[in-house]
Amino acid sequence: MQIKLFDSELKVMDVLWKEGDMTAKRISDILREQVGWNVNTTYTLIKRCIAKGAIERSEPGFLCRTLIPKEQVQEQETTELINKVFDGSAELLFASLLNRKNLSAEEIERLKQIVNKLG
Amino acid sequence: MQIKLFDSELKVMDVLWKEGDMTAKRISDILREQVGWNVNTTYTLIKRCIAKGAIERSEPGFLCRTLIPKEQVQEQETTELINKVFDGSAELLFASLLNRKNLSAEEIERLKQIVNKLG
DNA sequence: AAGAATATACGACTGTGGTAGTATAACCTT
DNA sequence: AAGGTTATACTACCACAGTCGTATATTCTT
Repeated sequence: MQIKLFDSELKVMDVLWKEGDMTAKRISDILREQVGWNVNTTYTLIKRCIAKGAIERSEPGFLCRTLIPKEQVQEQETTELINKVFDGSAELLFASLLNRKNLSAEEIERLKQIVNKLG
Repeated sequence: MQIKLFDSELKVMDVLWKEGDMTAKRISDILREQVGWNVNTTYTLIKRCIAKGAIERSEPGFLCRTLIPKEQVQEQETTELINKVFDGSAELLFASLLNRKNLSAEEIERLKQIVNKLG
């Protein structure tokens, strides 16, 4: 059951992922400050997330709670990227990541550890 | 100088990346077969790629040649993904990739080698 | 050289993601 | 309980990605 969230919807989700459950009001306050959104815009997006089953609204106080973990969206979006520009090969993405210029020695060291811990 | 290519434009680019320079006609033939596109659709997309500076058209025979390497697009799109759902951290994406279920033992072995070759 | 076939250019329609305006409902405050 | 304020819902507008229809140009065939 794949839920496709648009960029703007992800902004709403991100607030919940970062700060936990909160009221629609608070979300709109945060997003007004962060990205300058009108209150109504935020409410519309929350509504759409609810319609998609990504957010749940519970009494009392219309508390908003995310229903899907961030990890799921990350994996889903990563898969899309892989299919779009890496010919469906996760390994190609992997290699591309490692070829980036901006990898410091320490970062490489950490990556090594991560990978070696796997086996 | 960032060029933003849409999904449909990427399909055109992909043909050139995979098969090398060719005429618009051949591109349209390939894409008709691959994704069922009308000839005109392909030509429109080629046109847009040219306008964006992603493709060059040279005589004789209106040969189409890609002006940007696939690697550039891959890196660009990867950066977008990282900013969108990985809080700007390439390392998080990296870790997420490794957590995927579908990694076989051999794959892990290969990844280890790739990483260890770095330092 | 005329007519057919093919290649290219241009313009337009459609669906939809993003944003906000306006209406309605709930909640205070006195 | 009336008037004001805040919270929520509904709906519409706009921009644009995606697709293709029609028009024009070029090439081929006889």
